Amino acid sequence: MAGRDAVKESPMNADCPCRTVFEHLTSRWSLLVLVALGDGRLRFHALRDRVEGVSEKMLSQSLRTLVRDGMVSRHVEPTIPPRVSYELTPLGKEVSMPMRAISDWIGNRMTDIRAAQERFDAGRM
Amino acid sequence: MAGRDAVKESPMNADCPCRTVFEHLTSRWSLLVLVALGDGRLRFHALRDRVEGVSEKMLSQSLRTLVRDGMVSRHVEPTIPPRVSYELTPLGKEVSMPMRAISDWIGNRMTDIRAAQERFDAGRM
DNA sequence: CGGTATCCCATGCGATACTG
DNA sequence: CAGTATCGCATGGGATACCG
Repeated sequence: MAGRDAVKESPMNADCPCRTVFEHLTSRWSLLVLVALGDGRLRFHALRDRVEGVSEKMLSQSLRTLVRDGMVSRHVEPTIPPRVSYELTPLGKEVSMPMRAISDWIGNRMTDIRAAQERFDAGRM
Repeated sequence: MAGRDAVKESPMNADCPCRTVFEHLTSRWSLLVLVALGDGRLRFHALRDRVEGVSEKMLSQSLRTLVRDGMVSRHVEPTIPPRVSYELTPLGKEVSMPMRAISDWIGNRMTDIRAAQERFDAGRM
């Protein structure tokens, strides 16, 4: 039943809401943030230090999107100065696993990748 | 031994070559291309049709980077007109798996993500 | 068919300064 | 400490046209 719309929800489809979420999750810093949070709850500056090179602006922006998408929860202790920490939600924990797999995989395969690049560049010039 | 440089190779490090590769693999279209190629060898236009919304320019550019990094192999049949197809290398097959996991996961979890977004937007306005 | 070259604009993102 | 606001530019990337 249901006739058409047998097309599965997939980021492959340009106008599927999935595509938007996909772009959030794979945007420049989000993936690294999710991997970093895989080790547990972190405060803003600690997170910024782990994800080397991220500006506070982009970190803040990425976090807001991730919170909105339900991947990360935000905890504020109303002290002075305030302490704010971020943590993966159950949903976030699920995605962070394949993401960490990618991150680790690159680290482990860098030798092969380097070799491929050199082979390519040699043939090219 | 080896003193410092106990720091593992990781995309978390801003100046690690890993970071560059990480950015290649997670750039806007590359991840979708790798997932699309997970189903097997595809020709240029077939690939473009699967990855909805990608321009030929960006597809071509992404593919060149992926070939250089050793993730994809390029096959040319010197007929007229030429037939060019792309295929995952063993290396590419390895990364494409966690990538497909992410892609599929988003499709499966869209309901929960939608709900989170609505909760967030409700509290916000 | 499978690209590359050129043009050009949107926006991602960094730098800096300021706030509760 | 944990951000937001503003500015400004680099560059990602789309549109179009052309080539082997």
